[in-house]
Amino acid sequence: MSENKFKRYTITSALPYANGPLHIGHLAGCYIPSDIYVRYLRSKQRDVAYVCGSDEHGVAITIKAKNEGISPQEVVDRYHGIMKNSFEKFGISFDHYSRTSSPVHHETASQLFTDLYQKGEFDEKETEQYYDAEAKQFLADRYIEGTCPNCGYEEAYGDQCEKCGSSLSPTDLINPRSKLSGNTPVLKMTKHWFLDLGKYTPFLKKWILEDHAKDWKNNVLGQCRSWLETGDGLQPRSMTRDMDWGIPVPIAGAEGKVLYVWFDAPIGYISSTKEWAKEKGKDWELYWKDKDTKLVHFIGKDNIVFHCITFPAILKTLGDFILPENVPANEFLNLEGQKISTSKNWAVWLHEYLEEFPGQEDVLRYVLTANAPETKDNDFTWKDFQARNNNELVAIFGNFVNRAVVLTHKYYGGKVPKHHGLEPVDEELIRTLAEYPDKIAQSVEKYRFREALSLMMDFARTGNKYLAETEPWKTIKTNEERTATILNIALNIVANLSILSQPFLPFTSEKIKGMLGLQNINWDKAGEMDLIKEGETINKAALLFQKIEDSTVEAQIQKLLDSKKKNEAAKYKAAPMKEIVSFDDFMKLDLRVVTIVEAIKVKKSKKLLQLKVDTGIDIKTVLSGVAEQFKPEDLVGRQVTMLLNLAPKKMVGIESEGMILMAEDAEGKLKLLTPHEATNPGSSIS
RNA sequence: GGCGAGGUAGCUCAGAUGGUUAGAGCGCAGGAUUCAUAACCCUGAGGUCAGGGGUUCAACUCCCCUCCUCGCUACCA
Repeated sequence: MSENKFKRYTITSALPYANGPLHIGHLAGCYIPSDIYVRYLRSKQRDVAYVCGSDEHGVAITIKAKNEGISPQEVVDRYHGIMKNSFEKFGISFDHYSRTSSPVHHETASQLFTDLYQKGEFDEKETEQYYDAEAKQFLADRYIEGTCPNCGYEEAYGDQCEKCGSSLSPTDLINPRSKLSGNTPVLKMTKHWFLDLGKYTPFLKKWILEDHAKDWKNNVLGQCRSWLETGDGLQPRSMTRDMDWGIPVPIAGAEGKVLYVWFDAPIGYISSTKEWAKEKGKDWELYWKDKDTKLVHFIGKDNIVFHCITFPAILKTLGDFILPENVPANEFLNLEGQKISTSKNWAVWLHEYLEEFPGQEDVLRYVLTANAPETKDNDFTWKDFQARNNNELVAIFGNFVNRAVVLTHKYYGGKVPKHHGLEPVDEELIRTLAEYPDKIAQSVEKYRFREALSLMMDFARTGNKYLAETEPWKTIKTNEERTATILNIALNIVANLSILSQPFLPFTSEKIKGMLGLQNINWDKAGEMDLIKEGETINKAALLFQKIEDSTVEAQIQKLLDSKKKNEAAKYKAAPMKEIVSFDDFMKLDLRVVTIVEAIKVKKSKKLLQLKVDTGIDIKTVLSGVAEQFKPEDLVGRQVTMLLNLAPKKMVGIESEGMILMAEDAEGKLKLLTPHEATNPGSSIS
């Protein structure tokens, strides 16, 4: 098989960001898939380095620290601890789990940056950025707040407005304020180091779109294609930031600057490998620089660009590094029909699950694998969780193991009975089962884990079918030898299940091995029918899975709804009052009631309607972002309020000569402000 | 609007390079069975493969158009 091509494997999963705990979306996205892959490789006795770590730099962490009045280090210590602990308890079997604040990582990232610098790969550029004179520092996008130019939300960030979702540049904000001092920041020149990604386009095109056109996933290729083939191509990207939390830029004259978090994070894979290698007395370079090493990055779809374009470009430039053989990115997992959201607390948190469902780690692993978003976004529901547990794990897998073991105790006092020769049904069964290990292996090697898992379940199903067909509980009355053979075979199917389930259900696999007294059996033995031999004693049957009651899942759903309600209540808080304005300032605004006389959809926009309004003075053209909530015909003839003397602004090639005023509720729904009875167009409001 | 990914049985999803009656699991209906956590096993009903054109002897599979969902991106004065 192709896997034998490689002498060793370096397997990474995306570094989780240390600003919150882990939820099921993270698990389904990359941690469970990578763990399955790695456990399979280990079972095949391959040489694997499975590395990960917490991503602890970046602005979001410094902001969280500031909000909570603690240091960034305290923030990352807290979440690094929670995440590391949950991973361990959940059985994600990293060889090494590091963190990007570790000394080895700082050293490695600085070194690689210096290497690129000395090769002349960076372009130094000066650009204008906001600077807080009082705090004496440049402001990252997230450190600037202001009024969103799109929706008027007053607490939009410099990179994005959370209210309307539009992405912004800090200079777009109206009335920008520094989050550090509250002062108005000033624009000031600053120097940064840019990597000219455009230079790598030909190489990336060939490597991804040609060499890997067949073996990479559709969604990954599609994303790459859209970056490589459309628009103006890849733009130079700054690899440094003005900040004091992160890895200092190791160049003279770069004081007060750190490496861009997306430059340093993927290097975390390398530093994590280094730490592991040192502990184990291995050579880390073999895992990153030897052509016989297979490198695979497991990620979620939000990370595709960095893992397929930026990081490979960096590795390629460094020269002696290998590139990933594959980047199997999953899509997103929704929860009960809605997007998972950390800030809205719409999530199933791993650390809470581990406490509320003790000993049921494999159930969540099973459900998240069976319903993994491998090709498209999928939905996790508690009802599905319950159904898969009760109908599949309990009824098929657990039940089969239980039947075989209980019967052996009942008829043979817990000793494996003697094999007396095969009948045609047995031969047929063994032939069928013998094909499974290879089929499952092939699916795993193609990163088709849900398919692999379903094959594993078919194997258990076949066991149930075998018992139903041979009916040992009947033959025991007439033919003891036949019964002995059947149970010997059934127990060997169970033993096989312990091997085949090991990548997917590691805790369960261990339990089965404990029950049968098996040790050191790996993938190469799968398919053999003498894994457990006559005369060996097996332990009493212990239930592998337990039914989950309606009340349990109902409680979980209620918990979600409660947190959603709480969140909505919190969101309902009215915005704080703005600064006092003088009467004169107020009088400068020319507010009027106007009548909408025409409304048409703007061709090139989803959100804009082009309105013609009668102002009593003339007919003006106004663009308004209401197309998603109002149809043109709903608006014609209506009277609304308008700011008449707002400076005109061009959008999508059309000039807007004012602004229609709207009220907006917590959900972002817009309401027209209409006089309670009709009035003359142009009536002034004061 | 641009780009990307999707739209296949009630539900969750499979269906390289186009080729006989479109598959699986769950759910549902019926049957059989009692070793097993009332579980297992068998049988069955259910789809004009989002819609409309086109290419072809032949299309879920290729091309064009339309509609819907999700993601990135632009625009909601």
